[in-house]
Amino acid sequence: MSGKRPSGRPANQDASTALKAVALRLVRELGYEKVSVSAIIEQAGVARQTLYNRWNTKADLVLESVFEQTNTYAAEPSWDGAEDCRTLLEGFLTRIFEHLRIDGETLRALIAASQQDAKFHKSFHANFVLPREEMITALLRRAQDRGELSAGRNVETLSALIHGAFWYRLLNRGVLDAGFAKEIVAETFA
Amino acid sequence: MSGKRPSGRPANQDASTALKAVALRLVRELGYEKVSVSAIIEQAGVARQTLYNRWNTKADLVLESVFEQTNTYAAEPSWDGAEDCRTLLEGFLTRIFEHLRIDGETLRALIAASQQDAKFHKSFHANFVLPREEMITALLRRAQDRGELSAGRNVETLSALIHGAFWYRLLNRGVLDAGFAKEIVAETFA
DNA sequence: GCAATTAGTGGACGGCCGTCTAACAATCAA
DNA sequence: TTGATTGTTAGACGGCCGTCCACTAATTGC
Repeated sequence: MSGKRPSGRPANQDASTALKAVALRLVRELGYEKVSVSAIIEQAGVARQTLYNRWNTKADLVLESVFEQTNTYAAEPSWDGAEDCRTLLEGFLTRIFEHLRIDGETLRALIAASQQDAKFHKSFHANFVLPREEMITALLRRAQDRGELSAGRNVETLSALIHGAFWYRLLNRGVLDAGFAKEIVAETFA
Repeated sequence: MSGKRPSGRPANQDASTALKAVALRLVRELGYEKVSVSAIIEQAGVARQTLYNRWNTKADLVLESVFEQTNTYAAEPSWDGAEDCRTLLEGFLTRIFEHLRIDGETLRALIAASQQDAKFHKSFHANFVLPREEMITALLRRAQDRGELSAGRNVETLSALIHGAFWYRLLNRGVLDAGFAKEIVAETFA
């Protein structure tokens, strides 16, 4: 794979980076809904088609711009530590909630967009939803292995409950803070 | 209150009912996204402004049309029975999931719309989200009173977990069936 | 009967989205 | 040098949304 440089004019990488930078800035400044594609391309100094050459829709562009750096926030909990799984889970959730104080509004908008565009839903699910879901199920499984969580519990269902609580609060503008993280953990391991 | 008939031409009730009927039919036939306001007013034989006289947006109209009858589905669990709360909760969730096989797609679209329109979010939350949330918290509190659920559990958090699981599956096109209802109950009362 | 008031009609409007077209630009291969 | 191929540009396009306007229609109070 790769190596093979396709003939034809090469894509202008600067255009992509400019578009992502402008999108990121505008979305954080004005909020996702208030940012139009026209504004983005205008400020990036690029033609409309250039944007659509790389992304299918505004949502795809914003997903890539804003959540390139998200992986930093939701990094795998440091696995090796001697910490118990309750602490790991609480830390994991707390870090996600912290990031949402910055990009929560954008994430809400992207979840909405993913309901209206089947293609985008797929990539959103693959790039954003599934990775987090797997981190939590893995963490819960580990808790079972270590005997911190009863082996009889259904890990998939627990994972849906935990993620769901977070989505539910996010989409209903509820409070997402360290306290809520603590409560989720408490109820999960109750 | 009322009695006082305001002067001026009275609103044509037939127009409202026609609009709701057409909206309901079209949304179930084609799906929310594919139904345009223009199509609705055309088939209802009504001017554009007439629709906007009564509803702020397509979402408001559809919410009213489709979920007038929802209350039937999500009726308060029959409180008096000798049944235990686990059974009540499972029945309640199962009935909701059954209804979603009909209107789940529409509900997804409305949740999305509520993220994009602050006004609509308010009425959606008041008319649809909160009532269900209160039914579940009431049910859980009752379970605590009866000793079926440990008094130490946090009912609000549990409620967020339960509703969340359902939203999460709905928004991610997961399976929502009687089995999932049973699993939720099992994990809640674990 | 005559205002005043409120509702309904048809159409125009501005703004947005994502697609498309036609011309020009940059690269590779022969 | 000449094609073939792909990217970029500017702008037009059709479709949608929710607002607005001028006009007509139905009702109340005087």
